[in-house]
Amino acid sequence: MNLENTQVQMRKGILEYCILHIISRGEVYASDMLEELTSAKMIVVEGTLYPLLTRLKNAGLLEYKWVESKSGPPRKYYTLTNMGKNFLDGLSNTWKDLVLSTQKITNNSK
Amino acid sequence: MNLENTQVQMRKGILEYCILHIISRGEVYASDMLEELTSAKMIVVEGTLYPLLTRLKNAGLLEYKWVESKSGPPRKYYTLTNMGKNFLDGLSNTWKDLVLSTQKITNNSK
DNA sequence: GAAAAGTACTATGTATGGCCAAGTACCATA
DNA sequence: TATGGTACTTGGCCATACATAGTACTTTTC
Repeated sequence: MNLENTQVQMRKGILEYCILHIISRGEVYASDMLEELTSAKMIVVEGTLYPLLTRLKNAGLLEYKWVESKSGPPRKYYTLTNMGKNFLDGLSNTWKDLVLSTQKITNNSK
Repeated sequence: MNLENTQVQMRKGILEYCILHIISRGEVYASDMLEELTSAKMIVVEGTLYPLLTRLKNAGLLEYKWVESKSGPPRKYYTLTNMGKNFLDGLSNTWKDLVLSTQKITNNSK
C-alpha cells in the first residue's frame, strides 16, 4: 500500500469521464487526448488510453473513422454516439455527486 | 458497461480517503463510519468497509482497540497512526489535484 | 532504395479494489 | 433456550489501470 497506488485507484472511472468529455467537444484521435490529459496533469499512458477507447467503442459509446495523416500512419478519429452522449450526462452527475459527498465528509470537522 | 459499474470504479480510492478522514477526527467504529458515509450519500456496504479497514490496519495506517458495548458485541474503535496521518495528507493532495485536473478538462469548451 | 527513426495502434498478462454472499460470534430480550 | 439484532470475517468474482512487447505504416537519411 503506497500513495502512488492509491492515485491510480482514484483515477479509476474518472478517466473514462474525462475522455468522453474531450471527445464530446469534437473529433480527436488518441494523441490529441493524451496531450490534453497530460497538460491537465492527469497522468495517462498509452497502455491505458488505447484499451479504454476500444472498450468504449465496443460498448457503443464511441465510433471512429480512419483519417490519413501527412506525418505517419492513418489515425482513428473518434466521435460520441448518441448513447455516448447520454452516458456522459450520467457520468457527469455521478462525478458531481461524488465530489459533493467527499466535500461533505472532508469539510466536516465536527 | 453500465453507469452503475462506472460509479463503482469512480469510488475506488476515494473511499479510502474519506474513511481515513473520518477516523482522523476521533475514535470511531465501523457503524459510525457507515452512518456518516451514508448520510453524505456515499454509498458503502459492509462488505466494502470491513475489508478496507483490515487492509488499512495491516498497512500500518490504523490501529484499533476493543471496546465493550452495552447493546451487542464489542466494537473495534479505530484511530490513525502517525503513518496514517502522513498518508492522509498525501491523499488529500492527490484528491485536490485530481479534482482540479478534472475541472480543467470538463470546463474546457474550446 | 535500404536502413533507421518515428507515429499510431494492438495484444497479453498482472495487480488491486469494490462488492456479493455466506458465515461466525456475541449480546439482549422474550 | 430460542430468537433477533449487532459486529465483524472470509472467499470468490469482476472490472480497470498499467507494464510490456509487438505490429504496421510513413518519413527521413545515407
